[in-house]
Amino acid sequence: MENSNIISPRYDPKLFEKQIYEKSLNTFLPTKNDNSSNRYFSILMPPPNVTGSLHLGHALTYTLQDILIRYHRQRGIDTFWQPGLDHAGIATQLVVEKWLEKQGIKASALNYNEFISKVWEWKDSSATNIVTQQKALGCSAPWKYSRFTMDEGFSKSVVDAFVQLYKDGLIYKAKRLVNWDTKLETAISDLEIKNIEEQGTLWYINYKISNSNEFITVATTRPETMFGDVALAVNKDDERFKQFIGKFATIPCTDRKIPIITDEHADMSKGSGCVKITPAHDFNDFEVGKRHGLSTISILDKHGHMLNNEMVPEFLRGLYLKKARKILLEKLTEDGLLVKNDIITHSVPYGDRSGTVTEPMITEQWFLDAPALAGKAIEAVESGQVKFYPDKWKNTFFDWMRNIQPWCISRQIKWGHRIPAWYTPSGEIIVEKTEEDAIQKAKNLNIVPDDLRRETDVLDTWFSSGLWSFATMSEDFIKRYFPTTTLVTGFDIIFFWVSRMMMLSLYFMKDIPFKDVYIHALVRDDKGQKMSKSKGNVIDPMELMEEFGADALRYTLTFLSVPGRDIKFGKDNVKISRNFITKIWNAGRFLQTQGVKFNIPLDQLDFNGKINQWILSKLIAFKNGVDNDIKEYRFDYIAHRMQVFLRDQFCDFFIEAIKIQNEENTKNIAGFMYKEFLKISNPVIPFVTQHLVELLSGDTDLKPTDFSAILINDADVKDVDDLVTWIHEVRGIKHAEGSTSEQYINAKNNTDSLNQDLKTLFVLA
RNA sequence: GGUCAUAUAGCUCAGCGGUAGAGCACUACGUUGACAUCGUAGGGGUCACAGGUUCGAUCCCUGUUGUGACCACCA
Repeated sequence: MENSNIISPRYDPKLFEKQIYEKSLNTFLPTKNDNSSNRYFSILMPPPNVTGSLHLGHALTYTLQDILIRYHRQRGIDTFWQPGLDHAGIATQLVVEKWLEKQGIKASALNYNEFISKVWEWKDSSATNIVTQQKALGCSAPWKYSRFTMDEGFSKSVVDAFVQLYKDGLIYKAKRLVNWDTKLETAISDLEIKNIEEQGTLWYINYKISNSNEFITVATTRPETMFGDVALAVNKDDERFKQFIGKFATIPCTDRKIPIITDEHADMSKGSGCVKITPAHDFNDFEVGKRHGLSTISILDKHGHMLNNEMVPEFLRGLYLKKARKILLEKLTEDGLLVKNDIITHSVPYGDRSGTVTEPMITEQWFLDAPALAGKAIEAVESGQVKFYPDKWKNTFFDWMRNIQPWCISRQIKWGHRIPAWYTPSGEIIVEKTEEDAIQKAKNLNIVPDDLRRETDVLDTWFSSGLWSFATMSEDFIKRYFPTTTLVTGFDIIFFWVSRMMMLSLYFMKDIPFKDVYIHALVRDDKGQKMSKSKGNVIDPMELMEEFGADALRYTLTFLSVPGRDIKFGKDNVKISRNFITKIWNAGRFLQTQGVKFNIPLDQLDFNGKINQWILSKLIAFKNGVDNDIKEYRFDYIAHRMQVFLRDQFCDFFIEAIKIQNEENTKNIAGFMYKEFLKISNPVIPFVTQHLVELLSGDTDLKPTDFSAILINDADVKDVDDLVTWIHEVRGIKHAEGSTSEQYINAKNNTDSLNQDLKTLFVLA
């Protein structure tokens, strides 16, 4: 028992991190502070996808959030950190399909219910894994309030939100051109498209002018879509084509004739100057078609195969579009209609998740009228009600919000919230919260649910995430913690999540979802490359914590969190952090062996004396600095300050001074200083600091002492600062090449400028 | 094509209208009461380039170049 309070000779986080975490679990729960005002501090933890395990980016975001949470909780502020998980529709479905494949199960062989139960099975193990990792990192969240975007209550909120938006005319169903992923066979939103620059071919193809022997040359990168052409467009000022305007041209391999029209979309400098108009398979063409009242002709099915109908020549029917293209080009060459081809660089849209080229496709989808909701969100940022840190990100936000398009919220996948819509035999749509309501509304007609009409149909994951800011909380918590104080997230999520939460929160709650948005960096590898599994440069946070401890990882990420710059992360950084923590550890060990008391409060210590005034002033500066850094989200500064105070000021000077003075009051001041340092640093490195505070003093309260009433004698502080400078100068002479020992002794004896009280500290030079 | 960043020591990065800073790496010395996962000292920078504002610019302004990201384009 009596040995249990001795700090072990070696810093080994494995010996205490887990125990410290487990015994603190209760303190993570929100506690109403009786004497407090209405002050609270709340954060929505961005729910990680249940796709497996966490990476360093997660470690970063959770570390920063946990620092904020611990900092405020430590100060007695009513604190809430909403934990949870995201079902991540497409991403999870893909992961589960792969997982099943590994077990020799074909996802397509399972029926809907079988597949969904497999996903739940996966979700459960993934969730356990993720939460274990979050706990290892030290996330001090009240886990019993954890939510899942597909849990019963949340799902109900999603349905309610959908129904209300529908009834208010903000959600509608429409047949429109959307981005279609031919591999996943679902619509996806603009944001899920990644444009990749690559080399392609631009083919110049002759269309024959009707009742003439002339041809008009059309340039296209996608010849196979020509069967969906409804017109050819040229610029009205283009002399080359003037004689063709108003005439008709015949689509090669068919006898279908289409008009040659003029439209601003036709750019004289691009291609041949004449562009084919294919409204069913091109976004620009769709607009042209609308302007000219043209029809739309689809020629692809949902798998990306040429349709089996009379619009498509027989020899291409049913072929996958790339194969169809190849055969078509052969045929065109044969017919002498292929004029030439150019190799060009153009960007091609790829589905973010599937990695295949997406196709613009006309389908019936559900849309959310985002333009109608964007205005209030924009205002909230303009007025400063919602602030971005760093401020520059608001420009990114504005750019997107001011040009926002209707949001396609339906997906043709299995895993997700099913759309609460039913159809009467005549095709009338009924949107209600439950099937019973819908049946009642349909007045005994046989209704069909939305997802049976088209196998499956669910909501975009981000639609449910968009409700996260309020649908997660009970009414009581809404009163206490909404709007939340700070959202911590990455810039890549501003469009997906931040802006949508703002729109939906302002709509449903008539209030902003959060006041501050702190945008953190992207974690890259030590060469600045984005970490990815395919590059093999992924660093597993669990391995780092295993080797160096969670505190070292947290400290590293904090230190590297410079605003506006990506983090180049190398393992060495963690080692350096671990070394710093070892330094902290050893300082505590030394003080303990000196019989220093750690429990004497501020008012029972005698701070008279220059050195004591000096170290007290440095501690206060440290604490005030941290307070300010937290307000400004300068996590990097906090980490830096910790080093300056502990190493440069406390260890290098004050501890050395007590070795010389060896006086009890000063020693106990050292104990006080050290403990305060631990408490102030606790939000960043919670494990080691809490462990040491408990070991040295038995205290469980980590609230730093209030110094607001302390007055410091600035003259004393200056004297010691001068002494420190003098010591460095003298040491410099001692080590300087060519200097004699005589010079050194002279310099050392030249202490006239020093105050008498400090002369005992000469030896430090 | 548009927008936003960014350029400081060998590396990773702070910083400030008035002698240029840290960590790592490097060099020398050091195990004199915690700490070699350490200490002490040292070398090392025309603060990308060119103009402008200013008594004075690494810092503010303009331009150039390099780098990165985002948006648009996808004939």
